[in-house]
Amino acid sequence: MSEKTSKNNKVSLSEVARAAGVSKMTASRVLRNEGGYSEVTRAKVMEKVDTLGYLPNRLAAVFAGDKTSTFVGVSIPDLGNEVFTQVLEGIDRKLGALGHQSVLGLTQHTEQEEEKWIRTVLSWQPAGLILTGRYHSTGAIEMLRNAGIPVVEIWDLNTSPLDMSVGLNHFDSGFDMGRYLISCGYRNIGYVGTSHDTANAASTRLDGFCKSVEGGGGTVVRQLCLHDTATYYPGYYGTEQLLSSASGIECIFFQNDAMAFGGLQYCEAKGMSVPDDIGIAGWGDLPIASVMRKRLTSMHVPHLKLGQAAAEMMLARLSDEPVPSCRDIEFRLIPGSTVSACS
Amino acid sequence: MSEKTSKNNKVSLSEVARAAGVSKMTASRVLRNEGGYSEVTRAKVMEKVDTLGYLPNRLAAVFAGDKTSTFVGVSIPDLGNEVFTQVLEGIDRKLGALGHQSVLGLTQHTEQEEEKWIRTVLSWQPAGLILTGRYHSTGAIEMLRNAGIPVVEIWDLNTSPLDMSVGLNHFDSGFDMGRYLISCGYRNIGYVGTSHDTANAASTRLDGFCKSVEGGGGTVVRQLCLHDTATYYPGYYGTEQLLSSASGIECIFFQNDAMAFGGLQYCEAKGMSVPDDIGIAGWGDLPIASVMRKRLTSMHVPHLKLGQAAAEMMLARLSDEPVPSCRDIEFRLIPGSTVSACS
DNA sequence: TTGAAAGCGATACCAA
DNA sequence: TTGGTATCGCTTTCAA
Repeated sequence: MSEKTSKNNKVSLSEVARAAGVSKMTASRVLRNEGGYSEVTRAKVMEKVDTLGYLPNRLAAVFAGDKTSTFVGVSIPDLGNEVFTQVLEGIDRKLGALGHQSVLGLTQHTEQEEEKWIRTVLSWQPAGLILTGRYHSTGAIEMLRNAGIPVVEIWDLNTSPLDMSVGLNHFDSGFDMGRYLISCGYRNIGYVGTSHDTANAASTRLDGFCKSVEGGGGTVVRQLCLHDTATYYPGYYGTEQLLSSASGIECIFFQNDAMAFGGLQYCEAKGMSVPDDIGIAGWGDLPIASVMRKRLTSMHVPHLKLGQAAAEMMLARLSDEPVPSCRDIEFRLIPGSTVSACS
Repeated sequence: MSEKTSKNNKVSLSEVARAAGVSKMTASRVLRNEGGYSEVTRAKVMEKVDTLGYLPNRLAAVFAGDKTSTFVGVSIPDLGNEVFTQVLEGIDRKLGALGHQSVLGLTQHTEQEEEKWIRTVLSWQPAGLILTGRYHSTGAIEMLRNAGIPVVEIWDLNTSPLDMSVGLNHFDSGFDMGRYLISCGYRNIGYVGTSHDTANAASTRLDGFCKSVEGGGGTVVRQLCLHDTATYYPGYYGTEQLLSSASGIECIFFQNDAMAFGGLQYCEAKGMSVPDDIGIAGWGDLPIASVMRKRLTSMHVPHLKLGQAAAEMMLARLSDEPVPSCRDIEFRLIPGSTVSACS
């Protein structure tokens, strides 16, 4: 008459309770360390948990308790750009340390992908969402509003976020770089980056960059936006394209350090000397910069810290602690020696 | 008397059904495209879904149906090593394309972290798990056995996996590299990598490497295993340490291309010429190799493809298709020009 | 300190 | 083509 333990042959809380000779409520209390039971009871229950190899079903728990899960949806554009892997690492480490899990979403830089992912991930009743970028489809925004869960928008500084935001002022960081290159004496400048359907942080940087370059009497001769991932090789062939389609370029600003390194390699392969023949500036101060012979002119951004800050804001909100709605992350120009600094 | 819509003020299926004037079973059937309802009914239901902004609660669905979720737990050691970010990208893209989500776990190369993460993620009733590496704690193995869900172990080739496996023969890839360096005439060789508590693929490569070097009459003079992440800067300072603590090293084999690049930069910074003064070999054929002036001697590994294969095996198993328990991924030596190939 | 009963939001199963 | 009812595993609530 052995009544089936359960359909899916997983050990359930009632079985643990039955084996321990207590009610399932008591077992539940023990497992949640809720208090209000004797030490003897506790021991009995825990022993059976071990014996039976009981694993709680959090699905059922969240469901029953009508509270939030420990899932946090995290969307980033892609994993080929080291900038984002660092941010993600910061997020996941912090989240993990506090008992939460990241559900990953690679949005490929498109709002449609993001919206699709948001719809799916929301159906899992996540505790909150961390989204890269400030631009979302109207459908996505509506869902986020209705969901009533914390949302942290990261990367772009966003002073009027849906909910919370942590990021940096990309416009200013581009502006600063432009001003610096102008101060170095460059006037004819090129840009190599990648482009996507949606406006994004990189395009904001470029806007700021153009503003200061033009304001300083220079010209952004050509802006090359490749349909590719912002990494080494596109930096290489992008530089080739840029230089062959425009002449007189004295300096190139790249979307990030990986692309800048690719560009640097191209220039040197073609016998150009950096910075004597051409200046190179990157962005992000990525790990590769730490081993380059010439210190790459770049913009330091604490990616890991940014990710951690996002996770912290999320967790603080989930614990009902007061959280500022917007946090500004500092960046810092690194002069480097891949541009000729004529002070 | 407006009775509360529901505790958490989310729209539920019953409300949609009530609004549409049908039973919740009918509404459920419509939403799942199950068939067996009139077009009129369908239209009524769908209209209310839109009006009310209904989002299904997959938690409840999985729970009720006693079937598996669309979550797949994916554990990788860290995000600082590009090798793993590429694999992860392959996994998540493929998983996402087929309606599944990755729940990320960064195990920091320790079995304890992995076990802790497995325990947590299992409590969410995932459809399956993808784990990096073949070594797991006994506690983890027991949980995996009991869970009764598909598990794909990736990265190491594992002919007797817990369930399924896809990876490459790291021993052989190290062996091949050793044999090649011997064939180039090198005899006193060094190694720079990172080490962790657990045995792992990198150490297996090193074993294979030593075997062929020693078998070929050479010596692995010194093996440096840093407690750090396998990326650029550790390659740089690791090389410094290696060269200052051992003399007569003619060639260095690195754990991966990022470390090799760091090492190369160190050597050139110190005025050594590569490969004339010292040979450099990497592993993995990472993106940076595509822009280096000198083609880096390395081992090509299709990381993205490996990740995709893992996701495919998982999804095939979940659809009850036949799946081989083990899949071997090819690698290929890239001679390059950072070692002096004296044929 | 403990337990019994009612639900959470969906699906399965059977009946109409 | 539709709907009623039991149920999934757990927590909440209330009573003992």
